Amino acid sequence: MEQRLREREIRYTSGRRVVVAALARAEGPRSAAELSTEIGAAVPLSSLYRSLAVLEDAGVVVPHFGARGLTRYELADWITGHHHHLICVACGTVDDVEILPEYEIKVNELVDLIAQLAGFEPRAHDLEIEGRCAKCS
Amino acid sequence: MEQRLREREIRYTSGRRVVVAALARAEGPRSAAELSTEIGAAVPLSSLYRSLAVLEDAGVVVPHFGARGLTRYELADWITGHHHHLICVACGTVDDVEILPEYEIKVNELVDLIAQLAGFEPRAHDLEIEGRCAKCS
DNA sequence: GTACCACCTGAGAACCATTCTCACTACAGG
DNA sequence: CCTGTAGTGAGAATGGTTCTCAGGTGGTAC
Repeated sequence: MEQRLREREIRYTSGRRVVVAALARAEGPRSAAELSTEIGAAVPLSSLYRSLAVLEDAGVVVPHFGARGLTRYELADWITGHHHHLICVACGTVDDVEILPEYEIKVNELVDLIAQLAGFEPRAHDLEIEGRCAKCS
Repeated sequence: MEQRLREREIRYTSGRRVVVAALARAEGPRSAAELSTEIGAAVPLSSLYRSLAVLEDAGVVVPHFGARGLTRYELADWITGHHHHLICVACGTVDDVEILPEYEIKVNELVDLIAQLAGFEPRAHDLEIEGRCAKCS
């Protein structure tokens, strides 16, 4: 990751390290507000947003739009491994799920088929499952 | 749909009809701003938002969070048929795709499997494919 | 080691999609 | 018709996010 940033002449400063570390600790996408709470005053909100934007440009973090007017971020697939999302309609939590490679292969086949039929050139996909998490059911 | 609203003692007023009609005409999810442009001054923004909220409660429209701070709405699956989304990274358009029933069955199987492994009770799912649409590639 | 310069940071203001408030209007039942 | 409840419109308020601008900092060249 440091290498990736260096290639793009983006400094991996302490503030950015803190943000990446917080995301690495998380079990799913986190909003700027959640990150800010976790990190504390070390990184002010405006810098936090800027760091997220820079890291997004660099392809290190990926935005996830799962709730009204709230953007959550998580580390990109190439860092954490490809995964999908479970969204709880009761508590709003978004959790990552990794799925067995054989299932992932099937998902990929479907994605390619669907895209091909629509003349669409697929680049990424995300399967979102909405329902009730173990805690809320 | 009228019946569904009547059951819930929600009036299907002319303003709401206009909103539903605009969504029915659209080929994919539309934001409040886009709808407002299309509809014109007949329905002021505040009413438009309220109508969308009411219709969402009634399960007639479904919100779709696909861009930074922007909520797009579309008619619910039970009206338009179940479908997935193609999101163009170049122009930002979100288009609906219906997929062959046999594929949909596979998607459902995968969703059930994934959810089961995570102790999650699935209610709905959405497969989002990101890439370049035919126009932008 | 120090001077430079582009990049980065912090605080607050600005922005903009969305929601709220409140006075007003329009149906539906009696 | 009268009344009550639901719906509407305009504008203010909200809140997540982005912008601005005045410093700070790290990396490079000398």
